[in-house]
Order: sequence, then C-alpha cells, then structure tokens
Amino acid sequence: MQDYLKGLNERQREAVITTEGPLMIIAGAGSGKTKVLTTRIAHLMNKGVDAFNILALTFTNKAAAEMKERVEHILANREARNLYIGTFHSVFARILRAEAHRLGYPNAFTIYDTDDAKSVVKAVTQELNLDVQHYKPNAVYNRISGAKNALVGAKEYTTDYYLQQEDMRANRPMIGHIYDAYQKRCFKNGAMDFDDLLFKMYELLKTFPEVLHKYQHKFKYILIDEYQDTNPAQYEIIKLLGAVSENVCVVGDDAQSIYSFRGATIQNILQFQKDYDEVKVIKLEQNYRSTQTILNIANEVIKNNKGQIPKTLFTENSAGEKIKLVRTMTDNDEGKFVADQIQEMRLRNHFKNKEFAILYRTNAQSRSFEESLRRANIPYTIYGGISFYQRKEIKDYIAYLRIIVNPKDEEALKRIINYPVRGIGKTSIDKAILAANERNISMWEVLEDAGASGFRAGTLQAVEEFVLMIKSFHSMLGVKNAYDVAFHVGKQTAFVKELFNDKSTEGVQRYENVQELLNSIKEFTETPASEESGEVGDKSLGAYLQQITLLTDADQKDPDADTVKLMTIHAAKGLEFPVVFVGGLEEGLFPNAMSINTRDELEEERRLFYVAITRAKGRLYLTYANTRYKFGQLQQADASRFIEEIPTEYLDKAFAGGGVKNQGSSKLMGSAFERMNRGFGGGEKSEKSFVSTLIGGNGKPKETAHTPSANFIPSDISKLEEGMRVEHQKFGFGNVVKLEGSSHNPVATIKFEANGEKKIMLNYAKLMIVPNAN
DNA sequence: TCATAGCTACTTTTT
DNA sequence: GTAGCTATGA
Repeated sequence: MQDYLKGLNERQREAVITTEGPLMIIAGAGSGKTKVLTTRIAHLMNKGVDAFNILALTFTNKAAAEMKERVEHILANREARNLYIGTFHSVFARILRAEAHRLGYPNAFTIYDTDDAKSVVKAVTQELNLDVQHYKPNAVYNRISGAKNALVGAKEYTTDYYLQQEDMRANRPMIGHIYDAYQKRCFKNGAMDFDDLLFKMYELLKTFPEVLHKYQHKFKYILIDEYQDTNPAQYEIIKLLGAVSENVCVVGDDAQSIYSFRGATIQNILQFQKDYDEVKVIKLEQNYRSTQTILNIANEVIKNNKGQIPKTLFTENSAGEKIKLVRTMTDNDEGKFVADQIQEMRLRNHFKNKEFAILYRTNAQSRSFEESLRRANIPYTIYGGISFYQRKEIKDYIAYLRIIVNPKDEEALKRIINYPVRGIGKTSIDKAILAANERNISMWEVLEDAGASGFRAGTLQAVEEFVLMIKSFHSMLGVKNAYDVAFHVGKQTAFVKELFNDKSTEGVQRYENVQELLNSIKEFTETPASEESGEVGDKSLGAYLQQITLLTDADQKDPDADTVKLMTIHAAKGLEFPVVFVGGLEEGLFPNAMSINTRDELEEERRLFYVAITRAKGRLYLTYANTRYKFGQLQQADASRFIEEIPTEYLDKAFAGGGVKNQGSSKLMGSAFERMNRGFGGGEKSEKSFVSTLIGGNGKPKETAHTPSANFIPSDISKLEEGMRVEHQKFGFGNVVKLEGSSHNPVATIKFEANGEKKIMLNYAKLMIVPNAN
C-alpha cells in the first residue's frame, strides 16, 4: 500500500481509490474531507494521470491554495503546479479569457466586482427613466444575480410568465428590462460580472461544441469541493464538462449548506444521483476534529431540521469540556468578556493567539470585539472587511490600468476621467454618455472623436489631452511588462503625486497602499508562469487585473499569523480552531431577522449555527448580550432560540453572570420580563421600572438620551478623583464611584443618574469634571 | 466646474 | 456610525 493511504480510515481510503466513475462523498464536519480530496488527487497522479487532466473546483481561493499545497506535499515533486485547481470563478475566468472572443467579448474583458455592477445597474435604471428609489440598484442587482445563477437570461426573464407575475406583485415590473439593458451595457463595456463568469461559461460550452469537446477531453477527472453550495449554473457546467469521462467526484455535506442566498441548492446533491447511472456514494461519518460534547450539541441542534441526508457523526475523541454559555449586558461587555477570557487562557493555559477564533453572523458585529481586543493588546485579524483592492486609492489606480487594457470599460473611465481634476465635470461626462448611447458606441469612442460632440473649447482640450495620455499608456502594453506599465502610469498621472503630498496619517497610509499595489504587480510579473496559475503563462496586465478582482480579503491575509481571528461564520467554513467564541446569539441577529420568514430560511440559519459549532476542536463559548447597538442606538434582544435547542446537560452557565440568574430563576419571571419588554418597544414609559432594577438598571430599550451642556469641554482626566461629579457626552451626569486600572489605562466606575453604573475607559471617553461638585 | 457641509438610508451572509 | 448623495456657495 502506498504510504499516503496509510493514514486513512476505511471509508476515506475507499473514497480515494475509487477513481473511475461518478462518486459522491457525503462528508460530515471534521471528517477529513480535505485530506480525502488531496490524497485522491495525489493518488490519481501516482496512477499516471497527467496533472493537466485534473480539474478541482473550490469556492474560495484559500481552499484551492491549501489543496494545492497539500497535494504538493504528498507528492513531494513539482508536478502539482500543473493541476487546474481554483475557484469556479477563477477557473472559468481563465477559460473565458482564452475563448471570450467567440462570444463577442474582448479576451481582455474586465471583471466587474459588485460595486461596478451596481453602478451599472443604477446607470441603466436611470437611463430607462425609472426611479432609483423604487428600483433600488442593490435589490435589482440581487434579482439579476439570482436569475443568472439559475441560468435565466434577460430574454427568458422578460418572457417568463411566473417571473413577470412575481415582479408585478412586487410592483417592480420593469426589472426584466433593467436586466436586459444591464446585460447589453456590460457587453458594450466589454465586461462580465461575477455571475457572468458562470453564465457565459455555460453559454460558451452550449454554443460551441468544439469548445465543449476540447474541455471535456482536457478535464478527464473532475473534483468538486463544497458541493452543497453549488448553484444550478455551476451544476450544469460540471454536468457538461463531465459528460464524456463521467469521472466526477463531488464532496459535500447537506448539513453545511449555507449559501442558498447565492442561488445554491441542495437539490444538486439529489439530482447528482439521478444524472448518472451508477453513482457510488460514500459517507464519512467519523469526526476527527471536535470533542464528544461539541459533536453532541451539533447533532442535537441539526436534528431540528427536517430532510437531512441520514448520517450520524461520531468521534473517538474525549468528552471534553462543557459548552460555556455567556450572557452579558451589552455588546461591549460581550467583547470585553471574550477579550478577558482570551487573555486568561493565554496566561493560564498558554494558548497562542492563533488558536482563538471569534465568529459572528454579521460583519457589523466585529466592532465591539475588535475594540476589546485592541484595548487588551491582543493581536487580531479581521476577515471580511473591505479588501485591499476595494480601497479608494487602489480602485482609482486600477481604474487607470483597466481603461488602458479595455478602453470600453465605462465604469473605469467614469472613475478617473476627472480624477485628478482636469476640468471634465459632470455635465461633460453626462454629455459623453448620452452621445455614446445615441450613437451606440462606447464612451471612450465618443471621447476619441471629441470634436464631433460639441464640448466647450476648454473641455474639448482637456478631453483631447486625456485621450492622448491614455493612448500613450495603451501603446506601452505590447512593449513593456505589467509592472513597467503600471509604474509609468503612476509617474505620469498627477494623482499619485497628490497622494504623496498628503502628509496626514491617512494620506501616508494611502500612499503606502499604492506602493503595495505596485509591489503586488511586480510580484505577479516576476513569478514564473506555471507557478500559481496552472499552465498558460499569461503575465499581461489584463491577466493581473482579472485575477485580483476575484481575490477576497481572506486571500491577502496569512492564516498562520499568530493573531486571534475574527470572521463571519460564512467565512469560517472549512476552518477549525482549538477555541471558538460564537457571538451575538440573539433573536433577530442569529437567527437573523431577515431569515426567519420561511422554514427553509430558518433551517439555513440553523445549519449556519451548526457550522459555527463544528469549527471548535476543544472549547466552545456561546455568547449573547441583553442589549446591543444597532444603527447607533441601544436595542433590546432576547436569547437566540438556538440556545434552547442545546440540552442543558452540555452547558456550563457559570459564566452567564447576573443575566442568567434572571433567566434561570423562574420561567414565569423570564416570560414576564419578555412580555414587559415587548410592551416597552415603542413608547416612552417611565425610566425606572421593576424590570430595569432587576437586571441592573439597563432594561430600557434605549439609553436615556443626554444632550451635552453647551460649554462641554473634556477635562484633564488625570485630575479625576473618586467622588467627583462628572458629565459624559452620552450618559449624562454621574458620580465617580471607583478609580482603577493601570496609570496608562485608567478605568473609572461612574454611577450615572440616568443610565446607571458604567465602567469608563478614561483614555477613550470624554468626561467633563463638573466644577461645583463637592 | 468644484469643494464642502449636511442629510439619509442602511446591515445578512460572498465569488 | 458611515458611505454616498444633494444642495449650496465660490
């Protein structure tokens, strides 16, 4: 037996050596899915399959990179670099880059990110004389995206009876027309959005049999990761590609399907078995990741969902610790608790920073955790913020590069035509767009022929200079490499100089980012071709631009850095951590208020909770807060219904503090509390109440607002003493009860008249000492 | 044509 | 709390 097969259990081994024919692997959380996939690839190659004939598709670049690395490790040679491993989007983008001309797109087509796409939606909506307030670009874009993921084109959309009925009922009958106009505009701009990468790939294979034939014979072995998250478009493409060899291996877990909002459907798992005559199904049910306790509650929770593929996850790991359930007063307390716990575990148990993960439902929740960690001096990394390439200065720079590569790219053009200011204002831009639409040419072509469009003399000159500049850049493309072109652009356009001259902290940062961008382009140009991209060594600027649009925040961060990781549960899929905190387990937040309208939605939220739980190897904390800031206002929240689905025998409520006493002391009390608070919502009831005293003076849905005195000036906090009377901008007047903390990070406990006792970090809060006190 | 101040609506998850 | 838009004056 080959060495690499030795570390596998029987089922895993079977999954690896069943190389021929359709195979479906149902892989429970932590059952060694990645190990199976990578070993399988290694096994194929060991059997003599050429790396060039293997296609492996994942959902994230991170997963693809990890897979490639592990295959390389098993094989201990450089052959793995020739594998076609990547995300659906990146692999299809690469194929489309070679074939796009067949569909009438430039091969150097631009990939529009969500921002670009929404901007186009907005533009065409306005051009159709529709109200953008009513046809919200966001909503319309989502609808279009949904259609494309289901392989519904614009024409089909506008002629489909049911879709039209649906839009009529929603009082948005023109969405189909916007879709059509949007699609045409993107085509005119030589651009594809994320969904087009799938949709157009499908169209390509359907329309050109010779292309289909080519790729069917190229990809003799196909592997799909996270199969439960594929949408119909992805499904159909795989079906086409795999139709000849039928060597399609899909790996998925229906219990971890969390992307239905993006068009994914579990149906694909069921359908897979119908599409091929003999599908072998292998279930991986032994979990190697988590403790018995964690696995038990995961199983208990998921039981509440109907219609699972029957399977029982088990583990031989020890029972481990109970799950810690923690209730805090506010979201800030929640953050502080987590930071404190991390601090303690680092000291007491010598955990490293990177062994902790803080997971949450929405990105907005990162703030309170971030603040607490920063104050506690614990290094952390937040995933899912805006990516490097989304920063304004980077987008601006990239817009220049985009317009050079693809002059038809109207979004890029609009972005930089007057940045830096060169006297081509909104009026002139609108005029150019109008002319472009009338003559059915691109905006760039209008500018090239500016003399014919009746610009004012001054504007005309500015436009001509601009066109000349871009053309001079463009002429470099064939001669110089991507880095040289980019560097030249930076030198010739005034905006980099402008950034350089801005000596504010942000300005310096922005300039550094631009340097970083240039470094990244340089690195791209200098990395040997086959090293990261499989085969064709396309080192052009166009290839670079297409690649970076598909990069996410996570791809630019080092997972091994010794930092606490903060991310959404979605982003955490596929990862594991020794200690996991799941925050914000509150009704309305998790399950999210947007997703409790149907049974299906709620079940997806529950699967999300399941994913969160199963990220933990050893310790799991579930936390929630009584009150939380939303829209900058304090809001009341009940505990998540998911907490009730965990049998109490697995829970350790010792950390739940005052809040839980209240919850646990009496069922009646709890429900009265709930009833009363519901009544509280809208009205301005009396400030003191039975409830608010019960839970510590903070049971009100809103903080008592305080308008700072007209002469409010923050005082020198070093003069603060216990007993002093102070004013806080938000909390109002109060008395200092206690001073504590180190001298460089003093903390005061202040009893506010209207808002009760609060701990205030003096380095951050602004307090005014009220002079006439004591 | 352009910079700024003030207003509004938004937050679910992502390639 | 903030990005992104509108109104305003220079």
